[in-house]
Amino acid sequence: MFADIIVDIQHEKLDKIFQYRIPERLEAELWPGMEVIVPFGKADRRTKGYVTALSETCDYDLSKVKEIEDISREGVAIEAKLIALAAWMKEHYGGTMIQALKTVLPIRQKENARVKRRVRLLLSEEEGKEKLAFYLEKNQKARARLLAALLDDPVLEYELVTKKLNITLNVIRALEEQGVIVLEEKQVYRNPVKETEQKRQEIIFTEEQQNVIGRFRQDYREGKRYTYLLYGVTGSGKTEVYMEMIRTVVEMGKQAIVLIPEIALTYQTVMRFYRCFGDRVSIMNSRLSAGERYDQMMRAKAGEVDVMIGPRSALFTPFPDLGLIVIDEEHEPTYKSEQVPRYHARETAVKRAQMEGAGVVLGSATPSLEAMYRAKRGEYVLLEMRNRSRMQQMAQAEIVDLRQELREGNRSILSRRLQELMADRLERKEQIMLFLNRRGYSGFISCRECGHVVKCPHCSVSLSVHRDGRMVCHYCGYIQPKVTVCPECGSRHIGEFRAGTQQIEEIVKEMFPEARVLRMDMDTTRQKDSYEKILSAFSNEEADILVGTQMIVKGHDFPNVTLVGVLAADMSLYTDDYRSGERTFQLLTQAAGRAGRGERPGQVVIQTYSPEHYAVVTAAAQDYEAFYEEEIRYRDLMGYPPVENLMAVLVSCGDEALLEKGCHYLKEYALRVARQTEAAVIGPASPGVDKIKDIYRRVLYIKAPEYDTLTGIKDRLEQYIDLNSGFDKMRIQFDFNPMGIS
DNA sequence: AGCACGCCGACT
DNA sequence: GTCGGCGTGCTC
Repeated sequence: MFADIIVDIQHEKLDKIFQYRIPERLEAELWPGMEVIVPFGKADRRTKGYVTALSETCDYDLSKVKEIEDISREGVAIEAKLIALAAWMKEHYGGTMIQALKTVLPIRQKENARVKRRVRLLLSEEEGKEKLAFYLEKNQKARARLLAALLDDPVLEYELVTKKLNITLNVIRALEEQGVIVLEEKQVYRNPVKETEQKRQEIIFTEEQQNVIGRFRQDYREGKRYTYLLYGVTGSGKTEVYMEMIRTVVEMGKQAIVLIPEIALTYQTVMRFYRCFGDRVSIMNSRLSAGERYDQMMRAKAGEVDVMIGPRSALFTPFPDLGLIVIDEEHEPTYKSEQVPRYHARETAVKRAQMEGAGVVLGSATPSLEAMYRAKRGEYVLLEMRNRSRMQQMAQAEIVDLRQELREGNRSILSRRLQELMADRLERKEQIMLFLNRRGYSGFISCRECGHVVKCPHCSVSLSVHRDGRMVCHYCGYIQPKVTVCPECGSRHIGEFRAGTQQIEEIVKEMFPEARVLRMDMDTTRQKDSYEKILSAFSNEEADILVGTQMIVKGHDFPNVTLVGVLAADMSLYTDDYRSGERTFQLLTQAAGRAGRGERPGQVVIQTYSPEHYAVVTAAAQDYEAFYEEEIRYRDLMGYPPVENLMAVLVSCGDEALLEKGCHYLKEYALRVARQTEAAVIGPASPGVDKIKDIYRRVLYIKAPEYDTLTGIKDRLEQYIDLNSGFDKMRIQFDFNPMGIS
């Protein structure tokens, strides 16, 4: 066995991969991400190195390959915990141990940039000139060159000296010994707190906040480590509560991880954490390079940080004594990884916390069905905050029936009620947000007259229209011809629903020519920072109306927004996915939460073809409980998560015929394995996108009441796939309780 | 980065 | 000759 290794020497010429032989005694315990000691260079100097990959073969001259000396024993205790977590993830979510380790252990990709170094002249001008004359006389060209440059400018960048002047380190050392120059290292690390100075204003907590914080503190100090579900309506002040909980843990000498959906990490939130924890907090975001991210992880490992804030991957911060994991906006689908291992950060956090004796806090205004289900069963402790912290009222929401609009002759995407309210707000110089729900849009068929949506008779999810015109179910593969008249009311006004933010922007501009309109969607935010720019422009009231997709409903507070229009609530209601009701409820609730965050009360208009659908009705009434009861009944009836468990087996292959055959055998085998269990095998079906770059895809679903039944079947299938070379040309992935069809 | 090697001018 | 200074090339 061989290992790819990055050596710990700061020089760009060495910033590449070196291969080493792995001695037999280390084979079993050496993994990517580990720190090792290797012999390096002519003198075989013992040098620190980092394993980036393992391989059977070696593509370097074998006679020159040296052997790894040992595993570096620093920080192995922290690593051992993460490796144990990786083993659990491999078992729980499928994939290989290497894949699991790569997600769990930070792997150094490049040598990290050293602090800026500079060369400073110590002599006066006369002394310098004298010395220069001496060097020239003695024909010491390099020294003369450096000194001449320093007489021009007494401080030079190290890079400039070595590259442009072609001076080697031993020349610099020689001059340093003679007392001519010094080589100084300057820390360029910037801490935003020092600039704004750390002033902690006393926060006055509401009674609800105090209760929640008090409960957590008492439990924690008594050594009880629970998973809490903090259900708090938008504006109830969850962030302050997190910060108090974290403070409790940090005061006990432990560390905390805060997971946030990337998009919700606003500048204000960051500053609140900095003000509270100073430079003991580290923030990871997608703008950080792999190297910078690695550096942050190492700071955490070295004990320089108490709080790590970041997206899903921050869950694996190598803290020496982890005390608490907070997951904000726990219901967000970004917490499910799209890569193998397809882990869910919520479940993995609970596991890590259990293994390391930490607590977990899950926060949301619209808890996921999974989290609430577990809370109701007593697995999680439910904490509630039902009121907005600054005494603002919840927004008034009303539902507009688009079928009625059509019947009364209004074919516009904007209902008469919404138009009327928009005119009113423009008059009063208040702001408006129009939200087009386009999430997971995939060509469902609905009737404009009665709102009926064509669904699969077996799976109770919407059928999708294929390019060939047929209607298919993405779960079980059921196919039927496309309907041209509504099977419910006989109307011919039945078809695919299509509308984009761009059209809406145009319609709005036409209808209100004097209004300033901003649009935010995939097109307008493709450029870097344009997302922030649009939001801050709207926040500065440079526009009256903001039109956008779901990205506008997250995070940001706009105090002057008093009207939110949801243009077609149905869009996410009938995606071909069992989570569509949940997703719709969450989006509508969040959209409603955007209205009336300031002094004035807010109003919400929800336009829909399905005004009686429980997700729409309960969202308008801001009644999570009612939604949950209805939704869990549906999940229970159909055997969907969280009541039962679902495993997707995603199979992809360039050869369609081979793929069909492979799926057939896989299903046969799965059926045989499942016979002794309570599991059911469904499919194979085509996932939403059934062909990507000429690779065909199919998916099998296996449903079972117990999760362990599914992991058992996965293990058997993995063995079967391993043993039969027929599967070699196919890629097979497992996805447990998937977020959608992908 | 750190080391060996080879080249060059200067000094014994 | 040979020594100090300098530039180049190599490291699994």
